[in-house]
Amino acid sequence: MTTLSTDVLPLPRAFYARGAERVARALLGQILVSTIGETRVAGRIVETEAYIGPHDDASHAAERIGRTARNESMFGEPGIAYVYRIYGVHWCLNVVTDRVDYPAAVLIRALEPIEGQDVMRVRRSIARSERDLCSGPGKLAQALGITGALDAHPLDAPPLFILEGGRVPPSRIVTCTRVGITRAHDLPLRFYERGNPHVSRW
DNA sequence: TCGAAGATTGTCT
DNA sequence: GACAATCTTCGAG
Repeated sequence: MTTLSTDVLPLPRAFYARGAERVARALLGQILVSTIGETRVAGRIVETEAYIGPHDDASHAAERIGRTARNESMFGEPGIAYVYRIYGVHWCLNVVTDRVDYPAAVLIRALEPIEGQDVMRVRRSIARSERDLCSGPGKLAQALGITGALDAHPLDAPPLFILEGGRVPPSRIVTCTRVGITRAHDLPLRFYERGNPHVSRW
């Protein structure tokens, strides 16, 4: 099993202070760590989606919707979390990007588990295989213990943070259309690591 | 105050 | 492949 060295630092705030599409690509290969509930669990980011601003009609902060209580953290500092509930059932984790007062974010869609798989398995009692632990936005939130309480949390501090894990080279990044949306579904804003079995869908 | 829709997942056929 | 679960959000009345 892979272990993490303890001298790796969180990604700096500046990492997130650029367009969501660039951050979505750069996040592939980085390490998402949760110490929620005292136990440390971690996974390598292998799939993301970008929601690039008010002109992105699929975004929760699209121009036709505007700034609301729900999407407030999307307008906050780059590098904080935007956590929302979907279908009344699951939590989804986004990373806020770009600049203050400009709603752009990256949805973390899948992880490759690298630490704390036993804890993930307890939280995801339904999972039958390691692949089932984090291969979807709702699944990884459950595996890491992420809830709405983490909305607006800065992602360079416990209990939820992202570490430098090495980038995925551009030749290994697949670009395609986003999953599960009804508006602006033709934009190529989903990114995943080629051939990685932990991606949510092909 | 009501109703419809939603960046998903798991179960059943 | 179809559909239910489940609840917050937002627009309409």
